[in-house]
Amino acid sequence: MMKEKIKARSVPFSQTRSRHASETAEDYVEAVMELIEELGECRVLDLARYFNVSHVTVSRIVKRLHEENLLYSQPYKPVELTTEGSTLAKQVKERHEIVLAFLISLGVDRANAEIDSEGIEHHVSPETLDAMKRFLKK
Amino acid sequence: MMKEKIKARSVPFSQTRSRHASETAEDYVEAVMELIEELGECRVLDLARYFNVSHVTVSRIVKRLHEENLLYSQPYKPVELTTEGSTLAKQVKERHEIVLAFLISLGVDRANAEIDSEGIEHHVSPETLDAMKRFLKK
DNA sequence: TGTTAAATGTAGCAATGGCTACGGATTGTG
DNA sequence: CACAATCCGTAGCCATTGCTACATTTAACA
Repeated sequence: MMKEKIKARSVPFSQTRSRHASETAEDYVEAVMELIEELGECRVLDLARYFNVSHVTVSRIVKRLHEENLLYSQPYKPVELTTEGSTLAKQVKERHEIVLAFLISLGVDRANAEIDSEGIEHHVSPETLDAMKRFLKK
Repeated sequence: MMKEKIKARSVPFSQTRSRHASETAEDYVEAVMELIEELGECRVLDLARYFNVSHVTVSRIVKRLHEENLLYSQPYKPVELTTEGSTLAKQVKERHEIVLAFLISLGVDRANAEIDSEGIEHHVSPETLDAMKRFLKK
C-alpha cells in the first residue's frame, strides 16, 4: 500500500509525563499561595484536603517541588514558597483569574467556569491569554 | 493558631491519574480516526510518529484501549476503532474542531490555536462548549 | 525462495502520582 | 507532665507513560 508521509502533530505530544509534572507544580504553588492567604500557613494536610488526595501523595510531591526549588519545607513544618515558587504562583494565579473571568464573560455559569478554568489554564499560551484579555476589555 | 475550615476545590482534583488516562484514550481514538482517513490504515508506528513517542509506548496504550473496547487490534495488524471507539472519536473530533475554530475566531493565530486546542479540548465541559458555539454563530 | 529490512512485541527500568499501613513527631489539654 | 489526638514521614504496593535493548513476525525483493 502506498502511504504518504505522516505529519506529526503541530506540537508533538511531547512528553506527556513531564507536561503533567509541570501542571502539578503549577497547581501546587498556586494552592500553597492560596492556602497561606486563607489560613495563615499551609500544612501538608491542608493541601491533601484541598486536592482530595492522601497526605502521602502531597508529601511526596512537596518533596519533589522542594528539590525543584519551588517550595521550601522542613519535616513537620508548614510548607512555604521560595522566591521562584512565589513568582510562578503569581503568574499562574493571574492566568487562572483571566481564564475564569473570560469563561464567565463568555456566558458560562460560575460553577462550570471554575471547574473548566482549572483544567484549561495549563494549556493557554501567552497568545491565547492575550486574546482573552482583549475580549475582556470589550 | 485558629484555622477555618478548608474548602476543597469546587471539583476536587479527583483522580488525576484516571483523568489523564481518559485524555490519552480520547487522543488515541481521535488519532486513529484521523490516520485511517489520511493513510487508509493506522499502524502502531504511525501513531508513534504522530505522538512523537516510541512504538513501545503506543503498543502498550493500544493494548489497554483494546481491553477497554475502544480499539481493535491483533498482533502485527493495523489498529482499528470499535463502534464505541468510533463514537468517542467523532465526539472528540467535533469538540476539538469547535475549540479550534473558537480560538481562531477569538483572534489567536492558527499555529497557536492548534497547539492550545489540543490541550484545552479535554477540559471543556458541555456548557463551555455551548458558549463557544454561541460565540461562533455571531 | 531466501535473505534482509521494517514493523511489532516483550522484558525490564525510571518517573510520577495514586493508595494503605505503620510509626514517629508535635501539639493540646487535663 | 503525661497522655491523646493530630500531623507527617517511610515503606511498599499499583497504574500510567516514557525509554532502550532485544526477539519475533511480516513484508519486500533480489
